Amino acid sequence: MSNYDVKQEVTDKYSLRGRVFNRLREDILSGKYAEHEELKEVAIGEEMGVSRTPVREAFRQLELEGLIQIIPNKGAYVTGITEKDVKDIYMIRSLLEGLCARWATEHITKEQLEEMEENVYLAEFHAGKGHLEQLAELDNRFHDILYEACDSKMLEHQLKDFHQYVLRVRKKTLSSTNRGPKSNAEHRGILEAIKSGDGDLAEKLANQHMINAYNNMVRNGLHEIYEQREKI
Amino acid sequence: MSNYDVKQEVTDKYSLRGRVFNRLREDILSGKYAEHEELKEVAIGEEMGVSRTPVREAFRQLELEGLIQIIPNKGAYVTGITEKDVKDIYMIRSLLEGLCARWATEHITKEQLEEMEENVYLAEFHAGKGHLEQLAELDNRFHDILYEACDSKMLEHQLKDFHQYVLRVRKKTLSSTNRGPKSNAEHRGILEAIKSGDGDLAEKLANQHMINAYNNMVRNGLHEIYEQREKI
DNA sequence: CCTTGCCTGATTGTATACAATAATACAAGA
DNA sequence: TCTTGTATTATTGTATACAATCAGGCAAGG
Repeated sequence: MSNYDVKQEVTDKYSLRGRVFNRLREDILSGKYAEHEELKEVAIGEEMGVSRTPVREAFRQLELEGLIQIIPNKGAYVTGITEKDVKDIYMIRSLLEGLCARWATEHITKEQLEEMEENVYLAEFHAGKGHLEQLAELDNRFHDILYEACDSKMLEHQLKDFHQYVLRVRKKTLSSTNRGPKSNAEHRGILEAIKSGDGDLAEKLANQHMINAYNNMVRNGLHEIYEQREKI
Repeated sequence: MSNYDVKQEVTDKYSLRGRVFNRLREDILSGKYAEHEELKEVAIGEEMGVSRTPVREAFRQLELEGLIQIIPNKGAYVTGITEKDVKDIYMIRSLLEGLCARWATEHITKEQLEEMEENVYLAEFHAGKGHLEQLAELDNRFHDILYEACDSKMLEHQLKDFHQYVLRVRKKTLSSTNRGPKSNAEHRGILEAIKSGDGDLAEKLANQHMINAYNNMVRNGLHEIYEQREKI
């Protein structure tokens, strides 16, 4: 995993709440819990070997992420995400990544630009060698650099949230198809647009980059992953 | 207040956690706590007359909203929002409201359309009478209808979050200037575009509507609200 | 047979007790 | 004087106990 948001990761690793939160999110997104299924605090706690307190805190976060719905004095119910939700997220991300690329064009630092160039260069190398694991890693990092370069705390926060959200799905598709190299070429395009100071172009390319990623994902089995839950 | 997200509101009203969460958010956004100020669980708890448990749960939510940063085993620190953050939010919202209007054009139901028409009609009446309170109310509701009409759980969730986020600032400006009537005319424009099935136009108008709202806010004293904190 | 009221169990909401961790102060040694 | 180690204290992390609330069953009355 990349060094995305170190503090958050430390939390996740060392605190029970973080572990519960991550695992529940993973389980919900991966479909372990059916839609509308009730999550009981003690049951989850026992399953993970912790008390109710960290479970409750994790619930509150999951609610804010929209993954569960908490009805006061009643219970927590899984919301889950449908195939359409994933599509919507990608459409939203498309717009926001575009805006991000535009802002990055204006605010990127020399260091960030250098890291981005190195990233793309390295990715081209690994793409040639077929190192899918490293490619996925570099892809994540590319977007993180872009998020940081836009110099907007709010936008960065939003995009990182979405990125996390779709990470599992995307990782699967990135390493199971030949999207890697194509994605990479698009990264270079965005990089060049930013370097040349063409914000309009950068936005347009970033827009399209997301849409391409989504289309590729649909072609390569998103359907299989989600169709089951869709019918519940 | 509108009947925005009834369940959430019930939570906020009847649970200690909800009250703590709301009040802390209010206090942070209104500038009661300085940036980087540490929030201690017991202190907040005593101030509000509750124990640490609901405070902690509220903290976890605030962290996810980006209003505070929690460092494990150390403390919770206020992030706050700067004048630039507000601007960024409006730019992001501009894009997303545009997308929302486009989708609403495709998915709006007859009932929603009727409520929207009634809303705009009523707003024009109150605008003529100078009823600023009702105008603000109807403005909120107009956007909520739009969010629901886009038929996208994800987008609706995002936009409602942002809407909440800027509510205090906006309410202040809406009721203190003559933005109301202008805003209203723009609402009618969006409504007509949706009714005529012109998604492109609806998107464009919603985009511009947000930008106008922001510009008006800047002209009318956002600066005063935030400049103090900006310098800390 | 249906309805209404209460009672009981289950579950969440909150408070508090205890454990783990980090910050600080201070003293001992170089 | 500066550094380093340690002890103390404050604060968060977790578990658990208790209170409030809700759902469902069951019996009494119509």
